[in-house]
Amino acid sequence: MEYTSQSKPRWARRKDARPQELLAAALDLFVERGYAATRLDDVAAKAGVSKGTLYLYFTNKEELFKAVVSENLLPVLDEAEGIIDAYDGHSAQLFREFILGWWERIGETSLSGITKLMLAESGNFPEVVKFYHDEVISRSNALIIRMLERGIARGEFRPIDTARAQQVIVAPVIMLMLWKHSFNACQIEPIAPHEYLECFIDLISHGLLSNAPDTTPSKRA
Amino acid sequence: MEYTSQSKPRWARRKDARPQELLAAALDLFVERGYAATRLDDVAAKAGVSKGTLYLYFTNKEELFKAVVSENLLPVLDEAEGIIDAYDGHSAQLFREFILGWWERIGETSLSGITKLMLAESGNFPEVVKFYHDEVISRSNALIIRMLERGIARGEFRPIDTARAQQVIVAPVIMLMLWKHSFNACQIEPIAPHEYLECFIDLISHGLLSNAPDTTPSKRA
Amino acid sequence: MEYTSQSKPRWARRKDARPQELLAAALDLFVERGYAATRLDDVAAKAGVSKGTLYLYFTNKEELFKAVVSENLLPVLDEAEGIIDAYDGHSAQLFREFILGWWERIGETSLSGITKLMLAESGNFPEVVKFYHDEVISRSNALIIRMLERGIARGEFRPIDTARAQQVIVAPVIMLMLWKHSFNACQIEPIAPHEYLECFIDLISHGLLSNAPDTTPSKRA
Amino acid sequence: MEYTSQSKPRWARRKDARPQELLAAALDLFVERGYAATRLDDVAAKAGVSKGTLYLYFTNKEELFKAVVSENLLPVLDEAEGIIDAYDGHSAQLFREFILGWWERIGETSLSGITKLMLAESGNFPEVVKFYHDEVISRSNALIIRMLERGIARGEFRPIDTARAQQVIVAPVIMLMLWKHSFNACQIEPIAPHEYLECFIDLISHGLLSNAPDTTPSKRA
DNA sequence: GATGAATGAGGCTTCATTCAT
DNA sequence: CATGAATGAAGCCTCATTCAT
Repeated sequence: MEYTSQSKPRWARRKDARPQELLAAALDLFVERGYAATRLDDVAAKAGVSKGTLYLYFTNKEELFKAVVSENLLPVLDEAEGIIDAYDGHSAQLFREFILGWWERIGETSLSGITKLMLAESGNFPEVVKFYHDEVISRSNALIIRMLERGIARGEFRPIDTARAQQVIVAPVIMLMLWKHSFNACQIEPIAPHEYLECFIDLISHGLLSNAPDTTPSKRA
Repeated sequence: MEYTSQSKPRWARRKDARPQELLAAALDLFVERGYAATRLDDVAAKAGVSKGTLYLYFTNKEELFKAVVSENLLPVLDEAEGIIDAYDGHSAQLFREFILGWWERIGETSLSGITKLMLAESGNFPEVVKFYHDEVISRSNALIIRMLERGIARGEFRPIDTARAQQVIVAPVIMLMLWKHSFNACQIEPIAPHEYLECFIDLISHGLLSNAPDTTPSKRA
Repeated sequence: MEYTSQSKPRWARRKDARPQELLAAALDLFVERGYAATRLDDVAAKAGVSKGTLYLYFTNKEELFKAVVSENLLPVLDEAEGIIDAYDGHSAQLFREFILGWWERIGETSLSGITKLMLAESGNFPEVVKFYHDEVISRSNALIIRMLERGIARGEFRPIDTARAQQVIVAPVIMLMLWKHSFNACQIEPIAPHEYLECFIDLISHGLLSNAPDTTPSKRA
Repeated sequence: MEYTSQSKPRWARRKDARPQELLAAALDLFVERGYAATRLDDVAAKAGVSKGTLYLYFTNKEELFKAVVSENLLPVLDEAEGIIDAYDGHSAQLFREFILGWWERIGETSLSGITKLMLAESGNFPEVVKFYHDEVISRSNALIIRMLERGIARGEFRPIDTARAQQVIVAPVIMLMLWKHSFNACQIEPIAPHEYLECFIDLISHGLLSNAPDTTPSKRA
C-alpha cells in the first residue's frame, strides 16, 4: 500500500514530477479519509518523499487541498459539448452514449473522488465547493439540459421540465461515483458499474421517450 | 485501531435516557464538518453542557460517534413493509406514495445527515458503515425490491432486473438527502425537494410501466 | 532554577494566579534569551505547568509576548510627576533623589528587563515597541525635561537644551538596566549600581549647575 | 551545548578571503532580528548566493555568528591609544575629539550593530560576549581611563574615581549606538547623533573640569 | 566551487481525555 | 452529577543542514 523507494535514489526523480506525485497521493488520502483526518506525513510518505518536501511545493495543507481539487477538474466537458452538437442519431441513443462515455471519461477518473470530497467537505470549504460548482457542476448540468432539449426538439423525448429532469438524471451517475469511494471501498454491497448503468439507461430512456403513454397513475385513478 | 466487527455490536442499542441534546448536537456537527473536524468542545457547547459532562455519557469520541449513528437509525422501515403488503392499488401509485412517504419520514429526518456521514466516513469507520448497511441499506433495498416485484407480479411493471433497478431507483432519493447537507447548505444550486421528487417519480414511473413500448433505441436500429 | 511542584497538587493553585506566574516566567526567559529563542515549553515548565496550560491564558506566543510587555509597564511615573511638582529643595538635590528613586522603583523592577527586550526585539515587533515608547519612554522623557526646566527656571541649572540633555541623562540609567541583564548576567565586568549612580549623579550635577564656569574647551582655544 | 571559553578562541582570527557579502548580510540580519530569528535562507539571499554556498564558508549558523562578531572587531583602538599619548592640548579638548572621533570611526561603523547584538545575545552566547568584552570593551575602557587620568594628572580634571567615571561616560555613547539600531530604526523618537554628542560633551566636560565649584548639593545642605 | 532539492528534528498549537472539586 | 482547569500526545509547519549534480 505504501510505495517504498528502491534502486533509484530519491533525489533522482524529476523535480517536475513531484507536484503531481504529491497531488495524486493527497487526492487518494483526502478522498479516503477526508481532509481533517489526512496527515501530511502520510501524504508525503505515500508520494515517497519526506514531510518537508511537501512544503517546497504547497504553502500549507489547505493550499494542497485546493490544488488537489483544481488540478483534477478535467476539461473533458468541452469535448462532450461538441459531441452532442454533432450527433445526428436518435436522442435515446445519444443519451446512452453520453452516459457510458461520461462514466468512462469522468466517472472512472479521479474526478469521482473529487466529487466525494466536495460532498464531504462542503461544510468546511464552501469557497472550494463554489469553485467546483462553477467549473464542473454547472457546466455538466448545462450539458445534460442541452441533450434533453435536443431530444424534445426532435420529438424524440416527451416535453418535460428539463431543469428538473437533469437533476434527477445526474443523481444515479453521481451516486455511482460516490459509491465507488465509499461502500464499494468497504467491500459492502458492491455495485457493478456497467450493469448498473445499463439498467439506469434503460429505465430513464423509457421514462423519456415521447411515444410512451402519458398515463401517470395518479391521473388514472 | 480498528476493532473487529461482529454480528450485533454492543453499542448498537443503548436506549438509555442519554442526553438527547448531546446526540443531537453531535449529529449536527458531525454531519456538517465530519468526524475528525468536529471538536468535542463544540459539541458540548452546542448541547449547553460542559465538556466534562460529555464523558459522563460517552466513553470517548468514537463511542459518541457510534451512538449518534445507532440512535438515529429509525425503525420506520418496519412500518413501511406493512404498508406495501397491505396496499391494493396500482403499483405506480404505490411507488409514488412510497417515495413521497420516504422523503417525509426518512429523508427529512436526521437520517439524511447520517447518510452523508456514512458516505464521508466510510473509509474511517468501516464497521460502523457495515452496521449502517445491515440496519438501513439492506432493509430498504429489500423494501424497494419487494415493491418492484409486486408491480411485476401484478403485470403493472415491466419485467426487469429488480435488484439493479432498485440500485438505480434509490440513487435520486439518496442524492437528495446528500444534497440537502452539502450543496444546499452552501447555498449553491439548491434543489427543491418536492418538485425534484415529482419529476423523479414521473420519470421512473414511465420507465417502469408495463404498457410502455419496449423500444430501446439500440434495438431499434 | 526550575520550580518543581511538590506537596501541593498542581491543580490546587489558584487559577487566578496562573497568568501572573506564566507572565513572570515568560518575562524572565524572553529577557534572557530573546523572543525567538524562548520555547513555550520552557516558559510553561518554569511556571510549573504543562505546555497546554499556557494556551488557556494566552492565544499564542506573540500574544504572550505582548502581555508580558503591557503587564510590566508600571504606572510609577504618575507618582514621580507629583513628587517633582511638590519638591521645594535645590534642583540638584531633586535630581539626585530622582535618579536614585528611579533605580529603586523602576530600574530594579522587571521594567529593566522589558527595556532590554524592547531594544533587542525592536526590529521584530515595531508596534509593541511603539506602544512601549508611548507608554514609558515618552512619559519618562517628559518627566526629566520637566525636572531640568525647573532647575533652569529657579536659576539652579545652567540654561541648556533640555530635550538634548534629557537624552544624554537617561542614557547611563538605561545602560545600567541593560547591563544588569546582559554583561552583569554573564559575570563580566559587573557594575555596582549604587556606586555607578553616585558617580553619574556627581558628574551630571557638576555639568548642570549654573555656577560652573561656562568655559567649554573649544571656545577657550 | 555550550563550549568552554578559552583564552583565544580559534575562531577569533580568520582572515581568509571569506565572502564579505555573506558576513555583511549576516551582520545586518543578526543585528536587525537577532540570532534565532535570522534565517540562513535570508542571509544567503541578501548576499546574492544560494543557501548551500553559505556552508562552503561557514561550518554552521553558530560559526557564522562568531565570524560575524570577530570580523567586525576593528582594531581602531590601537590607533586611539597612540593619539592620546601624543596629544598635548587641554584634556577637555582631547575628550571632545576623542568622543567625536569615536563616533566617526566606531559608532558609525558596523561595530555599533555588534554592540546591540552582544547585548541582545549575551544570554545565548556568553563566551562570544566574553570574547567581545576582552577585545573591545576592556580595551576601550582602558582607553577612557587613561584619558581621564591624563586630565587629572595635568590638573585639568577634578580628581575622581576614574573607573567609575569611565563607566558613566561610555554609557551615552553606547546608548547612541544601540538607539541607532533599535528605536531609530523604528522611526521612533530619533536621536540626532551630532547634536546629542555635543550636548553630552558639554555636560560631561562641565562635570569633569577641575575649576568647577565643588558644591554637590548633598554637601551643601 | 555553486546550487537547490530534500531531509527531519524541533517548535508552535490543537484537542481528546482526565480528575479534583 | 457537573464542571472546567490541566494535561500531553499528535499534527502542522519551519528551517538548519546535507548532498548529488
